[in-house]
Amino acid sequence: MLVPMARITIDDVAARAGVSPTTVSHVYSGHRPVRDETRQLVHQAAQELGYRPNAVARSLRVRKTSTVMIVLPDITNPFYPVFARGVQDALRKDDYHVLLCNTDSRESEERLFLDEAVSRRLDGLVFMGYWVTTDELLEVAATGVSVVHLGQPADRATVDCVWSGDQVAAEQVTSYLLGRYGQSVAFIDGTMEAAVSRSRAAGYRAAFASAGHDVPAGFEITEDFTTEGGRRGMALLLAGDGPPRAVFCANDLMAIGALEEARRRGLTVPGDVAIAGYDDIDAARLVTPALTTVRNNPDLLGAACGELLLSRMGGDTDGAPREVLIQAELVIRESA
Amino acid sequence: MLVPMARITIDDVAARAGVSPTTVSHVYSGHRPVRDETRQLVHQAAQELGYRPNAVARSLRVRKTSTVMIVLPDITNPFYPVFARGVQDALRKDDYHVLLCNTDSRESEERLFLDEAVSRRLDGLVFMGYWVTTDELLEVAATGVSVVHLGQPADRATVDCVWSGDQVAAEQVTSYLLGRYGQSVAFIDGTMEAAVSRSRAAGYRAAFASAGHDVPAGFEITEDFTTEGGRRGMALLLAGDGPPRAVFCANDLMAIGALEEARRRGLTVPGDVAIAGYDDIDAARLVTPALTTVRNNPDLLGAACGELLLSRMGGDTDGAPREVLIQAELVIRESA
DNA sequence: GTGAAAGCGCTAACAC
DNA sequence: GTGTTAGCGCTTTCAC
Repeated sequence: MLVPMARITIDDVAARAGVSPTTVSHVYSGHRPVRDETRQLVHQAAQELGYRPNAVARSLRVRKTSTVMIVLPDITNPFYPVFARGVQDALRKDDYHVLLCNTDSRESEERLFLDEAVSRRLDGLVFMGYWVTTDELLEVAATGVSVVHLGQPADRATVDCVWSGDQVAAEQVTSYLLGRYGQSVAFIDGTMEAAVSRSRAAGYRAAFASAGHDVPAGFEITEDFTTEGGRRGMALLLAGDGPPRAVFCANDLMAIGALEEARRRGLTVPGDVAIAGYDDIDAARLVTPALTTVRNNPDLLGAACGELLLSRMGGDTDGAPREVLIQAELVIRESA
Repeated sequence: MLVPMARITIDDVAARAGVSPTTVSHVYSGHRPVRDETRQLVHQAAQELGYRPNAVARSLRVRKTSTVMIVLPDITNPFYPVFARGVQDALRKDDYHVLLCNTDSRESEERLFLDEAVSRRLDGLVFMGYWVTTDELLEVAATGVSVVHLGQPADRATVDCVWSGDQVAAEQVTSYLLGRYGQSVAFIDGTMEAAVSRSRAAGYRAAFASAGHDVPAGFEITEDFTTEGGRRGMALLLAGDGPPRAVFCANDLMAIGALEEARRRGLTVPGDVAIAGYDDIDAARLVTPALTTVRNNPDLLGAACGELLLSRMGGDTDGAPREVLIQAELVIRESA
């Protein structure tokens, strides 16, 4: 490594170029005309000194960081990277920088990042989490950061949100399974703290209700939103004395885990057990049999969040909260 | 939305609590003892005013952002999220925040993020890219940010790096394929700008050399590091009049694409064509047939980067550049 | 077209 | 145990 570098400030550049700091500033910002000759001088001085403008100082002064944070529960779930990229692409047109933050679905981390966002005075926040309430999001919005929530609208208006109609989609899947495999349809849900879990569960139950059946006892299970969770859930279901004919999993990762577990036990899918997932991540097409699932359009969801954020950060700070619905829909493949 | 909030500063809190700003500062930092009673007063005042410390101002003052950036080429490649999490976990013990940045493998984005890192005065940077040279990394290190490079060591010492011995591993795979399927082994490489590509190609050739064979004409192909790239590469190889008996792909995504393409054409794997990948992402186990590949230990690589960074940021700023090798190794499954 | 000077919100000597 | 004060590096009135 080199010696800790000399700290070159705008004053150093100004001195070397024989102009005032003001002028150097304007050379960089373009906020007012500078004579060409002067501009050259400044650039040369900056070059020679190896000047790098300090964005921290700038942010402090202008009260703007040009940065937005995306908070996500699990970056190793392929759904989220695609979503994040959607946000990022939408934001690229203006000159925002985006920070990706991974909570690992932990409550403490969710709050930590929210805190971060406000203390760092970020311009925007796209949030998806399991623990934080919309009221808390509203609080961070109140500090001045624009926030968009990936999740269903709260009962009363709070922050902008984009969602994908989980309950409707879950009901659609369940009805499909019910129609095809009879009443023996189980559901492996994710963390019950997650609003999405509750919605998907509600959809599952609604399908039974509208088919005029009761949900069989022991057919609703709660596990992690991971491959491992799906595996465990499937093991549990299979251990019962009336194992299900079909299983709906709250996301694809779980469905893939369930699939592996079923195969491990020598069951054929969908011959012995049918399996359906949720999200339509890339891997859903790749596993064998290809997964019947719900297309959750992470790219569109991300883009929508990005757009919403842009308009808020662009100054439309006091319109009523907006809701964008990008309805998820059933994709039938081989596993069910 | 609410009205743009009143900006509460440390002075406001101090005034309300009837103490000096210094004291408020120390209540938060714990850098010097504060009487219990005073502390209560301050906390209460802060609470009542809704005070949120401004991290930007703090960073400017203390010349430290407690933030590190991880720059990655493609966050939708499952290898990287796992890597990122490895870094993050290593960093969590100290109180660093991490920013994930996705270049989409674009040269301009790589440079943009490096610039960002220095202008934002980040404390650390973990970089993996295809275009930026180690010299450029050295330059950013010179500005004071600690940098760790995920990639092979340069010929002369520059910045800390961790790598996984791509050439050796690639040679191992190729030798395995050569031994099992004869000389008809092709290679679909990724972007040639990437150092990893060159190393894996070198390994491929080395295996032929040490087996005493020449690489068959037209058997070395360059494509994107994506599923789509693999698909195209496979199509190209299969279109030739002497299609390969086995194909080694520069990463798993490509291998999965190649697999799909082969199957689409009614070929069996490994019966008609054997396929091997590189990285051992989760999906490698999930596809059918399960992928023979190279375990690239993203978690360990990430952890190693995190550790290196921590020690540099902790003040060990002038030891010689270090290299950590976490050797990747062949994993034989069903596809080859 | 250019400069002087004030201040963004915080911390850390240096005082007491 | 607490306060005064001088900046951190930049932008931006206001003046010329």
